[in-house]
Amino acid sequence: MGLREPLAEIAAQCSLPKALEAMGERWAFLILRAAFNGLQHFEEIQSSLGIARNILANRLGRLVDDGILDRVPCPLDRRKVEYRLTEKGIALLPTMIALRQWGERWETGCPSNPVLVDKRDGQPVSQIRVHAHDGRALEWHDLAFRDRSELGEADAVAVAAE
Amino acid sequence: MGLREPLAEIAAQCSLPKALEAMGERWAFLILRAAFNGLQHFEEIQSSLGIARNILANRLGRLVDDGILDRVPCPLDRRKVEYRLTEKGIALLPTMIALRQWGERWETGCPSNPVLVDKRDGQPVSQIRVHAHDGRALEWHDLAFRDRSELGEADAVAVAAE
DNA sequence: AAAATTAGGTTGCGAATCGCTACTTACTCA
DNA sequence: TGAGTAAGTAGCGATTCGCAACCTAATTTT
Repeated sequence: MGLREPLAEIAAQCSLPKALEAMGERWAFLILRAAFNGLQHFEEIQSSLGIARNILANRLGRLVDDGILDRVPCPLDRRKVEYRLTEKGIALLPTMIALRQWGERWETGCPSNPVLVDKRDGQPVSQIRVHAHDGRALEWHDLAFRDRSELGEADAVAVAAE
Repeated sequence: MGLREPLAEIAAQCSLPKALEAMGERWAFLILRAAFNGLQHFEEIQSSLGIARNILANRLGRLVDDGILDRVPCPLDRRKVEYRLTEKGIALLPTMIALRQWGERWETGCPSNPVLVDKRDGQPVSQIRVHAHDGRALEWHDLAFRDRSELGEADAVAVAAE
């Protein structure tokens, strides 16, 4: 892991490799999923995932180093440590849900448990999609990659403000 | 890779592990990104990513096996092979964009090149988010995981129809 | 037609990573 | 004080990774 040289060049251009450096390792997304499901302690995560203890320790350490999880000693039982999602970690929710929905649609073929619902009305969330700035849903054929230098001034500002 | 035993149990419940089985390997997302950027041939991808040839061959083979890429002999130059995104592969776009946007926001701190824009007006796409069934944008504190058995009949139908 | 080139791999090998099990350290509870 | 639990760490074999060299088939050059 870690960016090897040719990759570093790409990373200078695109943020995807940088993101993958943090989340691209095996187990990272599953640990994140456990965290979103409310699991906070080493033993909870270990037994729920069946991951080897040394690997879990390694991954948790890295996720903490990357600022995705916080490691706070549990005040009630000082043997325990709580791993909590940071704001940065919580920001990965759309990515995780999108990947999960893709798995539902194309791999398992059915909605999986548990379902992510809107607390307000108990309805499942809708499919994660790409939207235009004005909210229209976009398909792949509506989209193009464009160099930032090709964007007009106003557009460049819009990007910066996003 | 491949689901190991304890993981298989989780996969029966949640689609995320299944999705990770296909896309969780190193390089998978970067190869996908290359494909979205229009690269179709082995040498193009290899030199753009700097990935070892044997690893690339292995990954391409797996992505083809998983139905994410199609491998079609190039009619113009029969030495070449074209790797094209399938519908299933294209369906990973929201996941990839979400991960990239996360990297922009939390890792590199700036918009990266090239930018994904709406062809219609040339505007960059908006941030990928979780939305309610009626289109409202939802934050993490608006959401809850719920067992499918807890959903009412009408809701269950809504999930199935999604 | 023979030689050189190019695309797309395959093979071998050393280094790093993974996963299993056992051990350690720190704290809690009876 | 002794048993038990939480969170790691250590050792070791099995995979996987990455680099470089080699291979084969199709094309281009001479």
